[in-house]
Formats: sequence, C-alpha cells, structure tokens
Amino acid sequence: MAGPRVDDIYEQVKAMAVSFRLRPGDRLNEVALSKELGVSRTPLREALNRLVAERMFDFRPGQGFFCRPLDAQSVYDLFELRQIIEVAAARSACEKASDEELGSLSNELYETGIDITGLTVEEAVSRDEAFHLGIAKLSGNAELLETLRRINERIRYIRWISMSLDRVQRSKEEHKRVMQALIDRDADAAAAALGRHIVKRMDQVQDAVRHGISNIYMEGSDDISARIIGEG
Amino acid sequence: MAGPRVDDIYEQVKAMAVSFRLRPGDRLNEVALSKELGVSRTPLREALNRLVAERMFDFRPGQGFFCRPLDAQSVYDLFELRQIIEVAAARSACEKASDEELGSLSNELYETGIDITGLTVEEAVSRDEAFHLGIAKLSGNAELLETLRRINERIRYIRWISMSLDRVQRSKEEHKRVMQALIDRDADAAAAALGRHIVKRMDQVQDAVRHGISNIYMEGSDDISARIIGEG
DNA sequence: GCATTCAGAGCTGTATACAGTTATGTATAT
DNA sequence: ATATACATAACTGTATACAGCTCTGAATGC
Repeated sequence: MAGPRVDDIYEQVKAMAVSFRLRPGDRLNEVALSKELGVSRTPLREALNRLVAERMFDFRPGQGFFCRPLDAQSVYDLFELRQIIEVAAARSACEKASDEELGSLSNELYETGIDITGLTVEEAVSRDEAFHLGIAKLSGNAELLETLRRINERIRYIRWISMSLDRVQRSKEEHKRVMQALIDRDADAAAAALGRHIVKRMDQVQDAVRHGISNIYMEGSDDISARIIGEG
Repeated sequence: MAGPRVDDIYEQVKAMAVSFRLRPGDRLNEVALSKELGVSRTPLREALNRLVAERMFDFRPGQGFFCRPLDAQSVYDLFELRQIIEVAAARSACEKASDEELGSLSNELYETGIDITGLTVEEAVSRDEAFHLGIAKLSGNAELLETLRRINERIRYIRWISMSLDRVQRSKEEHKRVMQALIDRDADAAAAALGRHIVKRMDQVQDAVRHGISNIYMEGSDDISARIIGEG
C-alpha cells in the first residue's frame, strides 16, 4: 500500500507551514509530528530537510527545525522578487508564446475568473496564482517557473489574508489588461500592467502583514483559507 | 570533534555535484557514498534531500537519487534567469546602496580583479561570482541574493569551462563599466551594461555546454577547476 | 542469435535503538 | 523573592537492522 512516503510527508508538512498551522518561530517536535503523521522520524526529517532548502524552515544544529518566521522584510523581499520575475516572464512570453498558448490562457482566465464571489479564500488565491503561473509558463523558462512556484508557496498565507481583507476584487480587471497586452504582443504594456498590478498589492500587503502577524499567533487563525468571499 | 554532520555532508556532496565528480544522470549509490564520507546513510539522505529541493539532484521514489543532468536548455534557462535577477538587482542597488557600500565593492573589484592571469579557473570564477553577488547584496533583497547563489552553484561548472576556454578576460573591463554606472547611480546604464555583459557570455556558454557535455563524461574532466589561466 | 524468465544480489525506504546534548523544573542558598 | 546549581526528562543526531523493491545476469526456449 504505502506509496512513496517522503513526498507525501513533504507535501503535508509544507501545507501545514503554508497555512501557518505550524506557527512561525516555533520549534518543531519531531516525535509529536511523526506520530501525528503516522510515520517515523526518519522520513519526516528527510522531508524537513527539503523544506529547509526551500527556506520554509530553519535548522539549528542541536536544536532542530524551526518554522521560519515571516517578518515584514522577508515578505517585502519576496514580493519584490516575485515582481521582478513575473515582469520578465511577461516580456519573454510576448516573444515566445504561441497564439494557441495565449488563447488558452485567455480562455482559462475568462472561464474561471469572471466572478470570485462565493469562493473560499483558498480557491480565489489559487486562481490568482494560476494566472500568474500561466504567464511564467509561457516564458518557456522552466527554472523561472519553478522559482516563482517556490516564492508563491512562501507568500501564500499573506495572499490569503490580503484576499480575505479586500473583498472587492479589482484584480480581475488588471488581469484582463495584462492578458490583452500579451495577446497584442506588446511587451512594454504587459510589463507595465503586470508590474503595476503587483506593486499595487504591496501596500495592501504591508497592512496584511501587520494584521497577519498579530493574528498568526491567535487560535483559529488557521482557517483563513476557508473563509468565503462576500459580495463587493 | 563531530560538528554538525548534515551541514558538512551537504557541503561535500554539493561540491562533488558542482564539480561534476558525480556525473550527471548517474544514480547515486548511497552505501558507497556514505562509506566514502565516513557517515551512515541517514544523514547522507538528509543532505541529499536538501539538494533535491535545490534541484541539484533528482529523486525517483524506489530508485533513489540521481545527479541532475545539465542539458543545454536548463543551462540557457538558468543564465536567462540569472540575467533577469542581476539586472533587477543592479537597478535596485542604484537606489538603495549607500556610497560607502558602493565604494567598498569598487575597492574589492580593483584590488582583486585587475589581473587574473596565473589564477586557477576556480579562483577566477570565484572572483567573478563575488562581484556579481556583491551587486545582488547591495540590492538589499536577501531573497534575491539567495536565489542568485543557488543559480550560481548550478552553473558554476559551465563557468569553469567557459573560463578555461576563453583565456583573454574582457570581463574585467565590463565589470568596471557596470561599477561606474552604479557609482553614478545611473540605473539604466548599469542595467544595460550588466545585461549586455551576461548576454555576451551566453553564446560562449552554448559552445561551452557542447564542449562540456562531451567532456563531462571523460575521465579527468573533474580538474577543470584547477587549470591555470594563461596569458592573453 | 535473440528474446524471455527467473533467481539472486544489491539497493532503497523506513523503523527503531541508543548516545549525546539541550531544555526544564525543583531545590537550595543568598 | 531572586538567582543558581543540579538532577531529570525530553529531544535531537546518527547508526543499524530489516523488509520490500529493483535491477542484473544467467539460463532457457524459440
């Protein structure tokens, strides 16, 4: 029965960290967590070492693994890096993507993205990520795509908070504008629209971090992702 | 005596992978390698899992760890990503870096970088990396810096080959030009100079990959790093 | 000569045990 | 009441054992 354990454990622990069920700064109890997951410490530690490499956990020899705290500076850095990478990806996509690829990304955007009311925060963020990753994919650069994926995982919680605070979604309008620029193969316009789109969020995000950081340590904050998005 | 094992093992194995002592595509024999390193499989596997997360190794459940093959496309992608990140870092550095910081980077460049004749390839590449990482550091973005570090590790071998083929170093002139633009706080000029500098290498690199890929599997190719750089 | 099957060796994946270290909490002295 | 020292518990770090899977190669059949 037992499929490849380590991959599963890795995904589970990552999900716990992403959703802040494991609280930032906290030391991880390997025995307790391995029991909870129903595995031994050996594969658990292997999974944790992957997450250390992804900077989702800290490792202090002799003390163990610590859930990496997300301070305001790190969040800012990650958003800035995300912007850099995505803007470059959009430019690249203008050159490299086929009409077909652009068409299918556009379809996806319009099919899934018209109205996010009624979705959970998790679903809404997931769709947002999907569009941005879609652009990265069209850049044709697999390393760029993977790097962006890693970044997204680390700021997902912030996006949940941001999404749950800001119910009115102007995102979609901005996404459409980016999409149109891509279809027009207008690299400058695409870069500008996408750059503005991300920068615009960064102020919100600074607030979100402040809200988030104060809520993170409260009980019950782990179900932010399940919150339903109300009407504007 | 025994310091933190895993960190050491991680560094050792990474060094072996970076220098292609472990050949791309090859399956890793955990027992053999653990004996060679004088440790047991447990911490070795922990180290390997970190390297999987860094995309330096592949992991196939049931089969084990594989040294990740560096195909031409991956090399191109990594260089492209490197360019994106470094150019953005240079722009950022123009705004954020203090005069003092720029001064000390400049000093370092002129002190260590005037003539690389007589250095080993490893040393020359190390200095090259140091300058580029110095700019990334001045961007003030720790995540950007770390991402670039990871990229560098994966393309270091290519840089060794490139450096050993191309004895005449025009790099330094280009570095000086970038440095001057930074000191002038001229973001556009810095971005342009650095962008050109990296792009210029990419053609060489395509050749290097072809040379490299054919040499990688030859015996004795693992001492490329020790080769001495002759005069122009 | 070539493909197929099967047995054996070898290797991976995980659990467990144990040594060594770090943290905790209590008791004592100031 | 506070600080310190010590004993104990808990946890980490690594080695080892073993089960199960994968690969290799020889033997067999065509």
